Amino acid sequence: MSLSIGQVAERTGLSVHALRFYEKEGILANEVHRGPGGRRVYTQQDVDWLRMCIMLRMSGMPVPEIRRYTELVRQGDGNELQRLEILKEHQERVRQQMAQLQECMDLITYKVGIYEDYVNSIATRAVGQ
Amino acid sequence: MSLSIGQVAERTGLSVHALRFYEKEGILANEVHRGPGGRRVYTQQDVDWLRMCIMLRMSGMPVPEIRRYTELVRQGDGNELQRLEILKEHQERVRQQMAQLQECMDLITYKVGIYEDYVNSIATRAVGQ
DNA sequence: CTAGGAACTAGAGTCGCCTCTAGGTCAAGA
DNA sequence: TCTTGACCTAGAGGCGACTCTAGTTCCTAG
Repeated sequence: MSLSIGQVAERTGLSVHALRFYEKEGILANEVHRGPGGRRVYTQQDVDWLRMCIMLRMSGMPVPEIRRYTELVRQGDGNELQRLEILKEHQERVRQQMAQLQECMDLITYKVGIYEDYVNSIATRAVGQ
Repeated sequence: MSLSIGQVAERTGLSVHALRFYEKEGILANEVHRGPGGRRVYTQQDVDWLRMCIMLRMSGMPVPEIRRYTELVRQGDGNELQRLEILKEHQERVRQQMAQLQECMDLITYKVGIYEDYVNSIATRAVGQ
């Protein structure tokens, strides 16, 4: 099954612009070939790959590092250890990010609690209690 | 106790540049007053406030929204409900962010597992087992 | 007195990641 | 035939959050 750039945009949530940008940045595991009129033809694998890249991006992996990873995949078998290393490094970064976010969340939750108590106490007083 | 901009930079981890930038952006709860030669003089409260702002930033609150919040605090009593709303909205965003990050983490962990198994199987085969 | 270092201002520059523009091709439907 | 709409390229533009520069002022130590 082959897909147009518009269809891929739809099912990945990326814009058509972003898809061309990603391609130019070397973030597609296999070269997108072209149909009549030079139009890009994508496959379901491309969509799957893109979905993974979106996950990596969402979790803060920079485009150049996604490119490095993509290049390893493109090279084929034999560099699995390098791929693993990239993934593990990233995993560690995500872990830290989550810890940090949890810390922020704790502070925010604490403050929300304080303000809720305060606002409630005001409301209670207002009805004469 | 009063602190110079350099000292505040040290204890918040922000750069001197960033501190001036934050001030210009209206992100300080009380106006920083100036010492001899027009130099900024900070207090411990400023540092505490900045630390909270850093938490908000780290968790993705945009500078303009921190400014809105700061303005409410500067206005003083009476707008606690609005402050609470800002915090709750942000809390929700952070929650979503964490969920998203967890999703990414799951995928990465899954891939790491696969590559680890594969790399191990290769290593095992290499020693003739 | 002079050199260093920290501070000051206003405003320009940078970085990452898209997003958009301009100007064009092509195929299908009214 | 004409228009619409999806696609194409190369390259410019935008945004958020800093970061850095240039040109000063001021204090302190040697």
